[in-house]
Amino acid sequence: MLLRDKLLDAAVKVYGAHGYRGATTRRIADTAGVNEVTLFRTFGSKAALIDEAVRGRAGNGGAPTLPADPGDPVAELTAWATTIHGHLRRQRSLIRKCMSEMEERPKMSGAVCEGATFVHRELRDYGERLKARGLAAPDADIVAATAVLLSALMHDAMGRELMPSMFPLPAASAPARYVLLYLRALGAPDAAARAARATRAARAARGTRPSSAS
Amino acid sequence: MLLRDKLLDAAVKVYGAHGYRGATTRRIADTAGVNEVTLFRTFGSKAALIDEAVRGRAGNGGAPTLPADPGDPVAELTAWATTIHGHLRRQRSLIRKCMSEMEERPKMSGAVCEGATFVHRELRDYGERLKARGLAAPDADIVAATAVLLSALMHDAMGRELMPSMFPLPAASAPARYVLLYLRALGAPDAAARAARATRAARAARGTRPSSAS
DNA sequence: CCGGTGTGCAAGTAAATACTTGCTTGCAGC
DNA sequence: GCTGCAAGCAAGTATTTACTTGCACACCGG
Repeated sequence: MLLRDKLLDAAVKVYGAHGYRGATTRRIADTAGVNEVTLFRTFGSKAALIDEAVRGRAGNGGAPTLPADPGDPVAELTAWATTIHGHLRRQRSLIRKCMSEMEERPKMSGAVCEGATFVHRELRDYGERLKARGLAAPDADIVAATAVLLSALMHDAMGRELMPSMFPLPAASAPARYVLLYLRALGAPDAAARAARATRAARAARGTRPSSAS
Repeated sequence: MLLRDKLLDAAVKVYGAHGYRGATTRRIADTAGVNEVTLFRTFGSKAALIDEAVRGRAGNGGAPTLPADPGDPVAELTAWATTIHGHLRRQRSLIRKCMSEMEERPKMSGAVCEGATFVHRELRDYGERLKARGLAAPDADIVAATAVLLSALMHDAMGRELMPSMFPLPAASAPARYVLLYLRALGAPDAAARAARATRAARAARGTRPSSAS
């Protein structure tokens, strides 16, 4: 039965591109390469198909974990944040649609929500571990820092194409910079030195290729 | 001619609630309290009405400015961030729709975009002034910090209701905490002490009212 | 009183859309 | 070859939606 999967794939794709109302059964069937009638015979209704499709795909696609025993926070967090950011960027269109339609179709956004809260907990707990091990200042504001770093990753992934001037850093290196800022805000011992190095490197790169910002 | 304005008001309202496809001419006319035919006689088409409505209203509604001469960064930034955050929260539904429909209707999101880039420049320049006056570390990463603080405000305003567990801080005090984090990441001299005080206060409050988080 | 203007109301049109029905076709197992 | 099932195809139905038309009514300046 790979016909079901073809329809589910097409449904997320079309829903991500056009939203619920724009995802017509004809468009989904065409994208899947099957007859429109087959769609109704297999899933009963458009709502049932899209519901199952979004609920199934939006699940955390192998979300990475942070080590229980923080060794090198910069490296560990950078790798983690880059993965999360990549995942968000790949799903950006779908996530934007879910966020936009949460009032009319609350169930749909539930799946997106779940993954986000999981990731949030992961980062917050890691921050607490950093503090417990003296890798963050004893008065570090873990709660706010967690929200801020995740917001940066999320908003970068969602808004980068819409407001390019708000994201002058290239997509590949932005998560690393956000992580350094996060660690510096937490008062991590070596974060300041590393951040300074990154800033100098960026300035040097900008000097070589000077037409980036206004 | 206040009929035009009634229709424009109704159009942003309905568009913000239901998106472009969901904003039917009948719904807009009903909301405005005028006849549907009058809508077409006044604006010619649904597209023209919504276009003018969104372009007109989404403009920066009196965006606040940051002082050219930074005196008390914490107070100045907190007031500024709180205002921005309030504005974003009030417009959150409209902004979500614009972001969601940017691929299908790129013109529509242009207005949202303009305001955002203006705000971004405002904060970035203020950050540079802080650094120039020694109120931030000389190696502070202004570019990343600007993006991160704005992302926090934006994502908080957009996602707070969708993912409550990601935003344990109350909406009224969250911007202040983000600002402290921003200043601390920038290496502002007194930010650490103030942040520590805020953390202690929050912990005390949580102790009083212990059922907030899991 | 008259003509013009702006608005409402009733009705209608053409297209899109979700979903149904009836029939045909191809294919697997007996 | 026959049966049964899964899928395609053509056509149709009921509803929604953007937009139009024709007419009536009210109001306003002359």
